[in-house]
Amino acid sequence: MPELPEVETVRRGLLPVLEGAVIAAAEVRRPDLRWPLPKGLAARLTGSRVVRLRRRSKYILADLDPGDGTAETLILHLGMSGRILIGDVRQGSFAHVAGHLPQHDHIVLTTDAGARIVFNDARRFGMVDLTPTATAESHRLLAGLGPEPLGNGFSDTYLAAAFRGRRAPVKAALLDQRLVAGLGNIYVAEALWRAGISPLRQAGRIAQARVAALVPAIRGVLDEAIAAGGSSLRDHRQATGELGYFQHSFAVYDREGEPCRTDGCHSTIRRIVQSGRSSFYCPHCQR
DNA sequence: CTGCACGCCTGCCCGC
DNA sequence: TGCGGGCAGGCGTGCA
Repeated sequence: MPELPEVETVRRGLLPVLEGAVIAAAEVRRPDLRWPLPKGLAARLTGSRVVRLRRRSKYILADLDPGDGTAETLILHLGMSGRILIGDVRQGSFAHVAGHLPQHDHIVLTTDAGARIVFNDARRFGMVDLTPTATAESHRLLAGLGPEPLGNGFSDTYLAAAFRGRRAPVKAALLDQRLVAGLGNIYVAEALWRAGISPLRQAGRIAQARVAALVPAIRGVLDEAIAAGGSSLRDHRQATGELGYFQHSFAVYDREGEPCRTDGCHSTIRRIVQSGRSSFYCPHCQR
């Protein structure tokens, strides 16, 4: 479920049950996801208080106080299929959640208040690590990330400089997390449609004014998606079990052959493959 | 340095 | 109904 808006939605869903709570029990059911899990993860989580839940790009960061004077941060990435579900110790399972496969519940936390938090990830592209809080930002997974698209470090001057000299298609440039952090296949497609830029255009060859238009296009689509609780594809759910509904607002993503939503445009949305991934765009509105 | 193909996994949907 | 192929919201690695 994982681009920036979905991860932010998960973070917000977790806030009331996890921030300030103590992890009373932690169960780690397999030794690895994408990589081996940190040694003794369950033991290191158990008894820790979650002092703050943050997000950086598509990563959720849980700052932990183990109570021994140290400060650790749990780093979590949902990969392609990772989901976090919140339940209650008094209810046994998530059988009511559509598409939930309990054999992929890899990490189960129970808080002192009786909340049950499950990390479920069928494809296991997710990543989990534990690192000292003081140096969390320079963890190898986070060190190279570009600015947050909703933050102050992201501007038209920044983006123009980042694009300069780049011959890759703008689609690929925006997916490069070192350039700007948190965009994925859906929101790049949507932002490019809003800005009227073809995904095929070379990043370094976009006129300054059009690069400038891309910044509010990116911010706008991310803000709206967060407000909608993210996008729910293939029955995926938010942590609260509710469905996000931004998928109903897609202008181009997964709309191959359907009419462009620009007033007066009678073109149909086209699907192409760029560096192995689908791109959707309107060949009339996007140049 | 840049750009791109590939591999990592499982589930689901479609066409035959 | 069963089966194979293609597809999926990501990212690190390794190659040219």
